Amino acid sequence: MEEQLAEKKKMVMESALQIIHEHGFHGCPMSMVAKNAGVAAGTIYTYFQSKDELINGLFYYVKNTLYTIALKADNPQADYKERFFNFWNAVNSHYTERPELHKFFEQFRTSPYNTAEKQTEEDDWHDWLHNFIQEGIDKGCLKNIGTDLHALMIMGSIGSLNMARTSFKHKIAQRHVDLTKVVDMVWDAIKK
Amino acid sequence: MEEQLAEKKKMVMESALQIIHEHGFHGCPMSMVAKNAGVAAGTIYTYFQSKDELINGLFYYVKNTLYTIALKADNPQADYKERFFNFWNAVNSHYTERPELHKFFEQFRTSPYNTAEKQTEEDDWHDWLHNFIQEGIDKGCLKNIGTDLHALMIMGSIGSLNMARTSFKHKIAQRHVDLTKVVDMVWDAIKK
DNA sequence: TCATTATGATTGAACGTTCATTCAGTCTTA
DNA sequence: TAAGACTGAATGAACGTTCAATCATAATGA
Repeated sequence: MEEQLAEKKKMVMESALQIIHEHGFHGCPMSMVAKNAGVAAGTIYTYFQSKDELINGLFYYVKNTLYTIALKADNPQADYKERFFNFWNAVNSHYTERPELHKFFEQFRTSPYNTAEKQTEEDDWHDWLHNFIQEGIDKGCLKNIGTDLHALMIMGSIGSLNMARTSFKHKIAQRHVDLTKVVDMVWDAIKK
Repeated sequence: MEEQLAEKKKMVMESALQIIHEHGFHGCPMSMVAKNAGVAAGTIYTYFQSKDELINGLFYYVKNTLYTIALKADNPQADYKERFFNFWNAVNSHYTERPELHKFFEQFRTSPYNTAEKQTEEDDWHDWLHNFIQEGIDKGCLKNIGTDLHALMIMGSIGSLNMARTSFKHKIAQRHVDLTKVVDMVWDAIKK
């Protein structure tokens, strides 16, 4: 029973992510989320107290997929540079395969949902990423400038790239831009 | 007379930018834009056919400020690396001084307003930036990988940084993150 | 110089639509 | 049979947009 509940909750969230991906934050009425998830409008309120709570739930949901992906991709025994490339490619592929997660994240970041408290909240994903970067600094592989700037560059580059990949689809196809070069550029930016 | 019209149009746009900055794309009703600009709701429709047109107008308005800034900051006689640092710092300062411009741009980029046609439109700002980068490639200062990836890294880094500056205000203050290092990192990423 | 008129900008209440949310009734499951 | 999940029409608030009425300014004529 409990699993079925979780299942339906997940369907509502995936439905919302899909609609936000297609129509943006604006064009995502609860009625459409419900229809797309195959439930009645009222049912959503069994799982989420309000639309705000749904949106915030999505934020944690997406962050958690990042954490899962990163954990799975990383082999702590490997060479650090290799680990970095693995990590970057894993997150990048994740966003490429599921652009709706990335689109949501971008929109959430720039929206008023993203309050000051939310930004300073530490969670599994945040902790993992900063520990990973700190390890690179400690091993002498990364510039010794604190983890925040590195995190900024790394996640920013993945974000920009995927933004470009979806937004500038035509343009990139036209000009044969080699997007695989981006990870090399980021490495040049952060390496010692 | 015509100047007065232009003046009022500008006030409406600045009012909208301010409200979008404070309350996001969502929390920006025309009634509030009007009140904030000191005009009646109906008056906005003398200058813009619809809210959509206002939002799109803001996009061109903001892009134009970037072009103006870049033109002013650049001295084509100077050393290329110096030119790049000047450019980067000028745009970065512009965003820092007028965070509402940056916030709007970010939200616009991720919104459905940002259609495929809009992205491939070439304009003064786009042309200037890509010519500037091409010059760096031709002079052997930048990696020879096409202008798009460079543009991505450069604008992405400025975007991420300003995002961080406003969003993570507390965090950055707490941890004494040295944001001036970001431009060095970008240079490492794009230089030959 | 001063009334008169014409032009068009400005106003803001009113309209119609959309949307989040509710809840009385129905269905499912244990 | 009881508990609680589910439904979807109804509700009310918020919002974009309209338009009849008002106001400001410039042009005209005496």
